[in-house]
Amino acid sequence: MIKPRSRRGGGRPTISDVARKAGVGAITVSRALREPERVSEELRRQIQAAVDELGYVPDPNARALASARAEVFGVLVPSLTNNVFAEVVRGIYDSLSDSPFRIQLGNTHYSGLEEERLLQVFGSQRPAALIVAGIDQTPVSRKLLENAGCPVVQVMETGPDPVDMMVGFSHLDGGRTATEHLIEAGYCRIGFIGARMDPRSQRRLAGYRAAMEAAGLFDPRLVTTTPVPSSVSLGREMFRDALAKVPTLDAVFCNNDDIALGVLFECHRTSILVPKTIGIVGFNDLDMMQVAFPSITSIRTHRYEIGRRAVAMALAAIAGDRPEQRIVDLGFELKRRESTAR
Amino acid sequence: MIKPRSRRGGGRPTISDVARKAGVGAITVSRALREPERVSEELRRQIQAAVDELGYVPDPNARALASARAEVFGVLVPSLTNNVFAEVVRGIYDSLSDSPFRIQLGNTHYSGLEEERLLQVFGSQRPAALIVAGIDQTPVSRKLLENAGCPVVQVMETGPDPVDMMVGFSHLDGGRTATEHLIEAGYCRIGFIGARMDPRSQRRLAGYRAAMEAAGLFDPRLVTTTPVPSSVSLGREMFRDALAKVPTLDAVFCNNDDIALGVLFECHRTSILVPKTIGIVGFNDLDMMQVAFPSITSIRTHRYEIGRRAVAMALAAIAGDRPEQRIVDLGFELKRRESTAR
DNA sequence: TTGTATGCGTTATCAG
DNA sequence: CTGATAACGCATACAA
Repeated sequence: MIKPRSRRGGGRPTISDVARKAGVGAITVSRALREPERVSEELRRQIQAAVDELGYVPDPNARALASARAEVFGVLVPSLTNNVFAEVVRGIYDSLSDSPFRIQLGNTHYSGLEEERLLQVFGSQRPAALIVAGIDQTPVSRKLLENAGCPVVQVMETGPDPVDMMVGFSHLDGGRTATEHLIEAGYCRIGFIGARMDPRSQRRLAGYRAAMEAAGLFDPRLVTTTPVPSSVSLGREMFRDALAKVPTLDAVFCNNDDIALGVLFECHRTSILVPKTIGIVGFNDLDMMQVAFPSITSIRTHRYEIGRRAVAMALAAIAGDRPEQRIVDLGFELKRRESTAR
Repeated sequence: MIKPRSRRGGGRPTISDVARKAGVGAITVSRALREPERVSEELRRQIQAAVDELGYVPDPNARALASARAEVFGVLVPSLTNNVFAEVVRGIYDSLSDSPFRIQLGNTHYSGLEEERLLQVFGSQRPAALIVAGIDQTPVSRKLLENAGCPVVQVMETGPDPVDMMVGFSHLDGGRTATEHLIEAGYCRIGFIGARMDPRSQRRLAGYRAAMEAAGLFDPRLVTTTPVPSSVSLGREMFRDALAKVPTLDAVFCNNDDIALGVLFECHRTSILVPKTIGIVGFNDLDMMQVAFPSITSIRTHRYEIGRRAVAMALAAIAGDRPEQRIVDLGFELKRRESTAR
């Protein structure tokens, strides 16, 4: 007795079905789909017709297994809800939507250990490229990245020692620029309010400190930080703490815009005048910063563009021509607004 | 000349290497990893030792090919940056982080056609489950979902005709509840401001309209909508438009919290008193709503929980026991705040 | 330009 | 409880 076709999988058409229908070899179908220019006009048409008729869709798993390379970009970010990373991820998705590459997204929850675990998992898929947030990988993670055997792009920051490629900006410079702006505006008891305090926030704080020390204004009591995740409500609370600690506070440089918004609302609630009594600077420049009343000065960063650029660099590397510039600094921009205009 | 081991892929250890080292058959290794209880204590230990020593990690592609099932959850959302979907996605990731399942995330950009395309791509991977946002799939998408051969969960909304399972809430009821609250608070020229106007916003509008008509207050001039994506700045602009159209406006029910925040800021800027002159209600209840000054009334929705629940239902279905309740309504909650307390 | 033989790493099947 | 064998669907290497 002949089992008509002992497919283990569902009855989806395979490349052989297409080949049979088109009257060619399987490998020709494979080629027609991946490198059309290497197949004659004639056959290409026949094959395309067979593909359409059968509704054939290549099996990415079989493809990955046979070629020892998955058409997958591994992407690791510390948070999915933080608008900053959401924008980076969006840039990555948009840049890859018309390519055959899929995306494998991982959430490290700001944990180095979790990053190691995910890198291990991702590595087992032989990804085409890896994009990771930050430059503070653990030694284990770094080794995993170096041995990944694919292009690696570290995003959101720049630094001296890339695993492979890098695109971002200097958070230290950002912090310094924001602080110098406040100093130039005439504020002197300038506080720093920072939540979560991941490595990037630490460097913004370092920039703040550098600027303050250069102006002879630094005072450790001006600094208020917490490892607690950032939020608007936390911004409000921290501002209250900061003010209780240093009643003479006349400005705050906030870790990010959520914190800054919390500060602004608390000022409204307690009738503190902005920018007269308190100046406020945020970080990232979310859309709402320019709408707020008063509008809030912030450091505009180019998150979406970072995502796009990272993909472009990885794609170039995959195609064989590694970008001559392995470290791309997209910079930032100080947006002066009402909250510091006194 | 003997090619020492003509691996085409990198030299990663395979299941055969482990089997050889442990002195057992390959299939036994496979079983020891997937169903430990079906392998003797003795062998299990030997195998584990070999796995650890070699640093063996199973190849998900080979596994998927052989078993005709990938350990992948396909997830389709209309936006990556909209906090609402970001939270749903976060819930999904958190629920799956300790499982062997990976996640394939797709961004439909609110486009039915894009959804069809992604469903086509995702389907080719034989996912373990599919989670899609909304209930307004095109006929093509719906058929793709029905033929996916895996559990399907539609999230964010409830409706009468699930493809398979559903978890969400009624946006129509949400819109009605918000509007009724404004009516009860004594407002009568209540506007609706809605951006993007995806199907869920349409239903919120329908709820608004139902409440207004029931109270004999409906007037089409009170409704201001646009297909433009939502943002705080857009909220400000739309509020200006609405006010120009109906100067007697005394409250607004906003599509979402971003719009509401834009309205609030515009009120500040033009010295319109909230809630005295204008009442404001948002939708989703982002953290900042309770911090805003005045705090803003909103409809709290359970996005993160929706993500978790969707995974739980899918996992149950995969395990063989489909939940008796195929439609789960997680409801919503009206948060009364200062912006409507007059 | 096209085809043949073979292998990718794993699991299903069935026998022991 | 364990193992040999045959797929799974596709791509590489090499011929023709």
